Amino acid sequence: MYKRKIPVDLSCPLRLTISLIDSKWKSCILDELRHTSMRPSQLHKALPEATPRVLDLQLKEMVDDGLVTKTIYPELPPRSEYAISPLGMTLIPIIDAMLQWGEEHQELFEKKYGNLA
Amino acid sequence: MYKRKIPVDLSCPLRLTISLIDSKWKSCILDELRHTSMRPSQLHKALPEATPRVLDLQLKEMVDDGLVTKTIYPELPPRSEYAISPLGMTLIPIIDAMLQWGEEHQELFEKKYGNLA
DNA sequence: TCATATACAGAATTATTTTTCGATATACCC
DNA sequence: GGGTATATCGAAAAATAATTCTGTATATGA
Repeated sequence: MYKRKIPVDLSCPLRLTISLIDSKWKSCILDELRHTSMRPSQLHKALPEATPRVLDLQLKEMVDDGLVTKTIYPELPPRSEYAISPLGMTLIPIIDAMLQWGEEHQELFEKKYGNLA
Repeated sequence: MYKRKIPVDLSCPLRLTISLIDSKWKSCILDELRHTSMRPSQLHKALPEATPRVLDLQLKEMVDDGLVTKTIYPELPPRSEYAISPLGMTLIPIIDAMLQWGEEHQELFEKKYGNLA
């Protein structure tokens, strides 16, 4: 995990929650892992726009934060699996709410900002 | 406003929602404005750790995104007020869920990472 | 032997966000 | 006049996040 020079204010509940999921990929990772545990390569297939490197980095932070579990199988070629933890599970309702909000307002923002590509 | 080189993928509902609130202060701003509309100086008093500059920058983005409304009163000294918009209001359930989650797990993360200062 | 797949990680570079500093303009009060 | 408060903004610096590239190691299959 990146060692912050300006620490997160853990006494603000909102900032605490935000700090755990506010990255480009963490919420997507939680959304993927909620269905089933996955290997890094599978996760990359599910989220092809994320590079393996960034997935690796963010998964490590999520393991440190206790949101995700990592299991290493001592095989060759190496195999490991990431799974959502009970703590991570408690974030799923928030993920769902964001997912639903995004679906409901997608058109608005596509009209406003982007294309429908 | 910063002109992104890598645009947000609006077709991913999760990433869309995240992109609107994933900053150090936006969710806190929404939480403040839900109660009542506020002037910039009041907002700064409510969120003293945020500099006026960063509040200004983020409010502007939120106005652009349609989450917040700005009213300028042509007085001197100048007066302006920011209020949450109907669209912004639809995010409040998510803010609440994050707030509640943070409250419930604050102790855990304070033990894990920080002090109770 | 060579290409492929696997997981992981160091390092440099680029992208983005936040902070810090300072400036503008105006009215009020001492 | 000098201090305060108001809102806003430019520019640069610093902090943080994400990308890109490269390298390790090992097994399998052509």
